[in-house]
Amino acid sequence: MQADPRDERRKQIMEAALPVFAANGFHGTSNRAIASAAGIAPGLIYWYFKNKEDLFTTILDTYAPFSRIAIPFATLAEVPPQVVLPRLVARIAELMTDRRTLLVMRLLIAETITNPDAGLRLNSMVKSILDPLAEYLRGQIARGRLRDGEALLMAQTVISMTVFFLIRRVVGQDADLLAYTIDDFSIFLVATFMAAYGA
Amino acid sequence: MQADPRDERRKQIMEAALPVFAANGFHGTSNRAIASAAGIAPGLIYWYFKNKEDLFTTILDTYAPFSRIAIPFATLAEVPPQVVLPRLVARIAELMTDRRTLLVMRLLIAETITNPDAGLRLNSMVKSILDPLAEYLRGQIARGRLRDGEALLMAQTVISMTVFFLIRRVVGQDADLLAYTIDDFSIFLVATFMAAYGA
Amino acid sequence: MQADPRDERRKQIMEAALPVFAANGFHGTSNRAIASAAGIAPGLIYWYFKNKEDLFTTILDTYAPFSRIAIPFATLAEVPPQVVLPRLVARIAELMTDRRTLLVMRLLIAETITNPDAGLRLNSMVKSILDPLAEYLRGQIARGRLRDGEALLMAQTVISMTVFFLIRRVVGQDADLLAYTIDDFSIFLVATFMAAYGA
Amino acid sequence: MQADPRDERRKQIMEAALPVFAANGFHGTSNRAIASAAGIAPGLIYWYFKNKEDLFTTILDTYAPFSRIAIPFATLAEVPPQVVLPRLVARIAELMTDRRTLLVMRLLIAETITNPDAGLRLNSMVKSILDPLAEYLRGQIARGRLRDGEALLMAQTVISMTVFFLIRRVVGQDADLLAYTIDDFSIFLVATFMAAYGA
DNA sequence: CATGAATGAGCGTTCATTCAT
DNA sequence: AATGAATGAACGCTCATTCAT
Repeated sequence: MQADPRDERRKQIMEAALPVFAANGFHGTSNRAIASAAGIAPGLIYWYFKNKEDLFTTILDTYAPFSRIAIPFATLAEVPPQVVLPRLVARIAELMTDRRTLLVMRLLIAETITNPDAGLRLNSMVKSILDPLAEYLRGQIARGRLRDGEALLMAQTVISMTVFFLIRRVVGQDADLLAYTIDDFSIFLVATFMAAYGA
Repeated sequence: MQADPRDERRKQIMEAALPVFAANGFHGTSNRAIASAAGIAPGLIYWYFKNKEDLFTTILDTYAPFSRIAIPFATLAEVPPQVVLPRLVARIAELMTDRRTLLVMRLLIAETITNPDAGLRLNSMVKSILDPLAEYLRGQIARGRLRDGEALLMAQTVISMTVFFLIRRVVGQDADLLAYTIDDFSIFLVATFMAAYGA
Repeated sequence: MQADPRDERRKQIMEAALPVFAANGFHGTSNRAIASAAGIAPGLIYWYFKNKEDLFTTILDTYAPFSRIAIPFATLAEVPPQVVLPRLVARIAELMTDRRTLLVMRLLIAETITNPDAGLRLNSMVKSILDPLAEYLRGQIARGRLRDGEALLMAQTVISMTVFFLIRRVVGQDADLLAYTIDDFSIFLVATFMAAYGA
Repeated sequence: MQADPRDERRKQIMEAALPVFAANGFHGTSNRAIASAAGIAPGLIYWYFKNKEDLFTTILDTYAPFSRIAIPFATLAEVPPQVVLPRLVARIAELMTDRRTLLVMRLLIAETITNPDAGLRLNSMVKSILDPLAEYLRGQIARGRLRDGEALLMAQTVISMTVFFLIRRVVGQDADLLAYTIDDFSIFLVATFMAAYGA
C-alpha cells in the first residue's frame, strides 16, 4: 500500500511539468522552469529522467488518453446507436473536461507542427476511437439497423461533430454554444445520425 | 502607386520567415535562420521589426485567412444546399491546400496553446464561416427546403465534418482517408446533410 | 597485525580509482565513475578522502615508484658495465611494463603540466636512478674500466636512451621500434656505451 | 600588407588560449577562462571556431613545431656529423626555448593520456626529426664516415640525449645540469657519437 | 559506515539583440 | 539602410559535494 517514493517524485515532476509544457511548448519550456514549478533543483530532473525529451515523452505516454477513451464496443454489439452514441459523447466530454487530458491534447496539437512524433501520437489517438466505432457501425449495418455505407466516414461524422462541439463549447467557452448543454447536443447528434444513416 | 520600399523589405522578410516559423515553431526558429532565408544580415531584421515576436505576430496578423474563407452566401439565398455545400467544401479545401494559408493556420493553431489572443483569432475565423452559413441555412428552412431546427448546429455539422476530413486527409495524409477523394467526401456530406436535415 | 579496516577501504578506493584516472585524466574522471569502479556509493568517497583532489594526490603519493626503481649499485661496484647496464635496462623495462607503475607515471607526467609539485616529484624520481648510476660510473672510471669524463652526462646517456626507447616501443607501440626487442636494445646500448666511454 | 582582421581575432584567441590550455589541459580549461584571457565574450569564440575542440586542434595544428624542427638534411649529405649534430642540437634548443613550442609540447604530452590523437601528433613530431636524421646517418655510413649499424637507433641516441638534456636543463632548470652549457653538451654529444659510431 | 537523493555551480553552446562601421 | 562582429543571458546538462536516513 506504500507508494514507491521514486515513483512519487517522478509523478511530482511530471505533474508540475505538464502545465508548463502545455503553456509554452517543448522548446519554450526550460528545465529551470520545470524544476521551479516542481519545487526542486534543476539537476534533480536528471535523476529521474534521462533528459528533457525523456521527461516530455514520458508525460505524453502517461497522460495521453489513448486507451482510456475506448468504449467497450465489443460488448455493445447488440446495443443500438441511440444508446451507444450518447454514451460515447458523454465519455469524450468527460475526458475533455479532465484538466490533464486537455493539457496533453493541447500539447500534442501544438507540437504536431514541429514534431512528427506528436502528429503520429495525435493521429493514433484519433484512430483509437474512430476504428472501434467504425467496426461497431459495421456491425449495426449487418444487423440491419443502419443503411449500408461508408462506416469510417459515418464514424468520422460522429467524432468530428462531437469534438468540434466540445472544443468550442467546453474548451473555448464560445458564447453562442453555451446556449446548448451536452445533453442537447447528444440529442441533436443522435437525431442527425439516425436520420442520415438509419435503416 | 509606387510601392513603399520599406514595405517591400518588410514583406520580403515576412514571406521568408513564414515557412521557417511554420516548420520549426516560434522557439525553434532563430533570427539567423530567418535572415538567411530572407537573404539578409540578421541585424537588419531589427530595422524593420521591433524584435522576433513583433515579426511573428505581424506575420499572423497579415496572413491569417480571416475573411478570405467567406462564401458570398447573401447572393446564394436561392441556391439549394446540394449546390452550395459542395462549393463550400471546395472553397475550404482550396484554402487548406494553399501553402501560405496552411502555414499560417498551423502557426495559429500552435500559438493558440501559448497565446490566448491566437485562440480568439482562431475562433473568430471559424465564426466568419459558421455564422453566414447558419444564416443561409435559416433562409433555406424559411424557404421550406430544410426541416426546422438548430441552424447553428447544422452549420457546425457541415464545418466540423469538412474540416476534420480535410485535416486528416490533406494535412495528415492519413492512410485510411487517402482512399477518398474530396469529391467522394462532398457527395457523402451532401447525402448525410440532406437525409438528416432535408424537408 | 590486523589491517586497519579504514585503510583497507581507502586502498580499495585508490586502487579502483587509479586506472580510471589514468585512462581519463583528473578532469575527465567523475566521482561517480570512481565509485562505480570501486563498487561503492559516490558519497562514501568523502568519508575517506577530503575531496576528489585529495584522493588524486594521495594516489600519486602512494604509488609513485620513487625508490623502487633503485638498483643496488653499492653492491655492484666490482661488476662491469657490460653486466650492470643490461640489468638496469631490464629493471626499468620491468617497471615500465608493470601496469600500476605505468599508470602512475602517466598521471605524474600529465600532472607535471598543471602542478609544479608533480614536476619536482618526477625530477626526484629521475635523480633517484641517475645519481647512483653516476656514482657507480665514477667508481668504474676509478677502476680504470672507463675513460675519465663527465659521469653525470654518461649516466644521462644511458637513462635517456633507455627511457626514450621504452616509451616509444613499450608505451607508444611505435611500429618502427617493434622490430627491436628489449634485448636487441640492451646489446646496442652496451656497445654504444663501451665504444664511447670504455677505457 | 594589411592583416585580415578575421585572422587577427583568430590569432588573438589562439594565443590567449594556448597558455590556458597548457596550464590546465583541454578538459580543465573552460571557454569562459579562454574568453576572459582573450578579453572577449564567451560567445565570440564560436564566431571564429566551430567549438572548443576545433579551437584546440587548430592551436595544435598551428603551433606544433612539426615541420619547423626539420633540418635540411638533404642538402647536408656531404657535411660530416661533427658539424651537423651541433647544428641539430642548437635547432632543437632554439625550439625548446620558444614559449609557444614549449607550451604545445607540454599540452601534447599531457593530453596523450586521455586523447589518442595527441599521442599520434606527438609521435609524428618525433618521427619528423628522427626519420630524416636516420636517413642522413645512412648516407654517412654509405660514405664510410660511420660504421655500419642500426641508423634508426643511432638517431634515437642523438635525439634522446638531446631532448633529455634540454628538458632537464632548460625546462626543468635542474641544478646539477646548469653546470653545463648547451655548447658543453654539444661537444659531449659529438664525442660520444663519433666514438660509438664513427668509422 | 554507507547510501543515494538532492543541490547548485559551472560546463559547452546557442541565440536574441545591439552597435560600430 | 545594411552589415556582421560582439555581447551576455539563458539553455540543456553534468558533476563535485552535502546530508538526511
